[in-house]
Amino acid sequence: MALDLSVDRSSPVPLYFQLAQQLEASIEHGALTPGSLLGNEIELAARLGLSRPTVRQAIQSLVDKGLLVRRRGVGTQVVHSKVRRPLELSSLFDDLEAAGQRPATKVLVNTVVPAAAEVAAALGVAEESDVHRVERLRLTHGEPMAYMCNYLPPGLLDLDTGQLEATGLYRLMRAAGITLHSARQTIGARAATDGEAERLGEDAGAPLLTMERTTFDDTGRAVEFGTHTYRPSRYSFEFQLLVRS
Amino acid sequence: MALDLSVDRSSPVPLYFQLAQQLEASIEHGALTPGSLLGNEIELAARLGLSRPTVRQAIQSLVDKGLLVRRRGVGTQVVHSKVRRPLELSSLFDDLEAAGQRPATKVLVNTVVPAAAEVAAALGVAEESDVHRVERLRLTHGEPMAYMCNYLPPGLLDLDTGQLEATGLYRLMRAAGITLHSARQTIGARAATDGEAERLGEDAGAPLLTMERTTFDDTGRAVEFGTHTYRPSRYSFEFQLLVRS
DNA sequence: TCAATCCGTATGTCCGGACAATCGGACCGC
DNA sequence: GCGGTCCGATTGTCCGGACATACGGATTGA
Repeated sequence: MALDLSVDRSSPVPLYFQLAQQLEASIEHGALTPGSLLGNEIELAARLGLSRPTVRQAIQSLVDKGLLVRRRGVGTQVVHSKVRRPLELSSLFDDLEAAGQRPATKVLVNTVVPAAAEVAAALGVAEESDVHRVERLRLTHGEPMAYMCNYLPPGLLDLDTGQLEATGLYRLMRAAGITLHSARQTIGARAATDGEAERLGEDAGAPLLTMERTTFDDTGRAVEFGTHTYRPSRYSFEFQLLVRS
Repeated sequence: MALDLSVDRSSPVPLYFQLAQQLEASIEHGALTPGSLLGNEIELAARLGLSRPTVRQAIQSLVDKGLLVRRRGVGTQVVHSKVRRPLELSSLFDDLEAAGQRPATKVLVNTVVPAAAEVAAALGVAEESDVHRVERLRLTHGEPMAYMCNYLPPGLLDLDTGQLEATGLYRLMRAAGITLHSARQTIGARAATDGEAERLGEDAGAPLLTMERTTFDDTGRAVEFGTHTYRPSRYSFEFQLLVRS
């Protein structure tokens, strides 16, 4: 198959990462077809002038992403699955933009309020202490799609309404130097209350998809707590799970 | 801190895995408190009589699980997050059993049918070709909680109704030597039809939580396709996401 | 013909070392 | 007091090698 692989040792990009990117690209545009063997690690290392641990590190990163499967005594092969989008901690805004939807955001509320018990517990702050509260309506094609209510601990970020309408909350946090680490999510469903129905353009009692999420940064601090409601006719959660071995 | 760590070189369990398990246990029952440093890798390796790569491999596996965070120039520390359950490809049955719910299963249908277009596409088989169809009702505390309809490609597994009522589908597949690899899931909501309401003990038009999933084994073959509906008052999806770096 | 065994091959694990990049605090000069 | 610089500490990357282990096919035997 003679894959066109090469590494640039003068680049600051780690060698294993360069190799991983090239392999991923080869898989993506079909140079490496599903099921095909990757060639053994020793020979691959020799061909590229790399050591075997470096090659293994590159391959391992793709195995972790679910693109490759290793079999002892057999080799490493490309996974067949058609859909290979991994599950990431992403924002609704990014999801929609990636789908080419060009989402619009309307900020309904952007203020500071005393933390209710549930919010205080989620964010790990004292009850009744000040927290930011942001309520937003997300629209696609001029129609409401989601109502989002988020709480942020004070002093983390200054929330500009203009910026909130132009981009997503996660992107603002990342831009402020916050390293997102993990999030705990609960997805459920319930009937719309009158107020929710009004906001989303549904009938009262209509089914709504609900999501509650607490996001943590790399130090373990909670940086965001939010309760969202979605119109199930216009949005559903879609993701891929991997088995951890 | 003087953690009580040790490895058994005569064990067939890999050294890095032994170390990872001990560290995870120490975190779990509080010997390693959130935020505490883990001590540098070199010294840790020396203390255990291991090489640094081995220690790094153990630490890395816990970083991948979201338990630890590494900081160059600083050290490795335990993440603060309270909830550390990772997102796994798990079955409803396992989830419930882990929560101590002792779920009951009632098999409504267990037969072979010609594949409809949607099923054929999901499983990668020809339309109208034979596939297994299993319909089950999952109950907790005597009350219906979920209605599940699953399709399996032929010849993969012989589905015994008795076994299906005693355990979960995933567990049967694993027992049959199938290595589960990944799954693509869609979670949404909609109003219950008359038939669904009847089955689940809800009113017609009541909100239902829906899940559609295709599961793949490690060769990339689809091994299961299912559409499930849940009573939102009795079940919601809960999981933790990690940022891939 | 079929089953058990052998063997080549590829990944899995582990070692010991080297240098680079980055973080944080200490030190120093202004 | 304040800011910049230096430096120790720690992880990040990379090397080259060694042996163990498991898979699959070929060979061998019944």
